[in-house]
Amino acid sequence: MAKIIATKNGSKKDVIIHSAASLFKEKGYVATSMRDIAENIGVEAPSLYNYIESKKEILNEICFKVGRLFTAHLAEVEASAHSILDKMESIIRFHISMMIEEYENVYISDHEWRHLPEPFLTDFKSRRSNYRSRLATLLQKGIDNNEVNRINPDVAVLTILSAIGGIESWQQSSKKIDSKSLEENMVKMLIDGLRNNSVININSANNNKKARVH
Amino acid sequence: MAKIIATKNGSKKDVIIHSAASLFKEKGYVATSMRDIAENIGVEAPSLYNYIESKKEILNEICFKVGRLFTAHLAEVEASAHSILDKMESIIRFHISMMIEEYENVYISDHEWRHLPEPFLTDFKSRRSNYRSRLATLLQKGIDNNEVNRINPDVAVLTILSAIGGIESWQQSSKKIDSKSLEENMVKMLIDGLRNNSVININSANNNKKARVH
DNA sequence: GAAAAAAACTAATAAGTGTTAGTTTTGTCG
DNA sequence: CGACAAAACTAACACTTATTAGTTTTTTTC
Repeated sequence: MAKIIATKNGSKKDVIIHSAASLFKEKGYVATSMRDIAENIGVEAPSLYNYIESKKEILNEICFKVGRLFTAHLAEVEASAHSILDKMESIIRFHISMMIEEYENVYISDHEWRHLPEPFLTDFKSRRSNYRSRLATLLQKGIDNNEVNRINPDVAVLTILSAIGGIESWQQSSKKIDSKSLEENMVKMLIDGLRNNSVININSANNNKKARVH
Repeated sequence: MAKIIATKNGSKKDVIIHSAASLFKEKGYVATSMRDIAENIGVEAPSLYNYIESKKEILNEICFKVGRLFTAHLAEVEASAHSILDKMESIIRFHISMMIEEYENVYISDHEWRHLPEPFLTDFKSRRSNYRSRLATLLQKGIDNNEVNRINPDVAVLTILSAIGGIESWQQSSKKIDSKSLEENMVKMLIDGLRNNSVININSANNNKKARVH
């Protein structure tokens, strides 16, 4: 008779969710059975129901926990006094670090939210849409004050979020780059894709570090 | 007794695969049953087996068909005589147009390949890895001749492919931008993220269209 | 229209699903 | 040690899964 063992940083419920997350990430939500999760812990499937309501509840907890973290960070950034590009950089860095530190949960939230049960599915989609709109609004402000290149802000948001979301395929790659270097390269590429190089920008704090040879 | 009807552009097997693709895209491979696919056509599930071997065969056909298209295009580009940035732009445009015109298949290939049966899974992963390596090699050449910004080419490949892969979440978005404009904006942002702005580049064909105020 | 082939059907299989009920073991506290 | 609660277990449920076998219907061919 094995046991579910709570740790300092988590209740027994957390242990189950963490074990499930690892499998959801690897095989997908639908392809992971309650028996798989239980076996991964070293216990029989019905024992899990002493701590959780249902399989769907696990997915809920994962997706909404991730959502809350992103929303909280965005609110902070919105309230700050930095330039638009600095705000965007902060958001991009936060996304990348989340992808590295919490990558199982973020991956699941990104890829398995379809399987959320109603009414949580509708709620999740609306929150996600709201998050993206707020990012697009931020970019639009940057375009208006000539900090940001003239691109469609919705496309830019889509591009940035997707690019970062792809980091998951990195983890399992053979040639592993260290995460700091991954972050710096990605930030550089994405911010350079946003930055307006065509005019001298008198509105924004000039933190353009690139050397220019004229 | 309904029938599976072959069309001009496809055998009955193609009809099944197309119908399956639509469901795989919507609900995922595992969550889609043979009965779902059959019902979508208007037929009973066992009838499908007159044309296909198994459910897994459908996934195989989809993933490898997409893979062949990308590989073929890459080979063409590699053999051409354009600058590195032009080659990259061609590849990016091809990916975007594939995502728009064949988006169900591309999406499935991107998201459901995990469920390929062996030995196809191993084969698929190795082909994908090879494809990415060749893109990284291309970018490295661009860095060496100062066409491309000094970024880690593996990270750049990851960023570009992921960014484009995210177009799927576009299709179901409410504010739909037309696909030509989506393509132009995305190309602009990604190529600007690659282009080396820091030195005058005497090696590459100068097709940098941006106005510079010095 | 009869014979042959193609393509649909129904029925059934064995395996796997999330989950519940009821029971036994384990750990805790006096 | 004895009592009580917590947490594990086994057995079973109703359902769904991909797939096979065998049969009937439809289409094609002469």
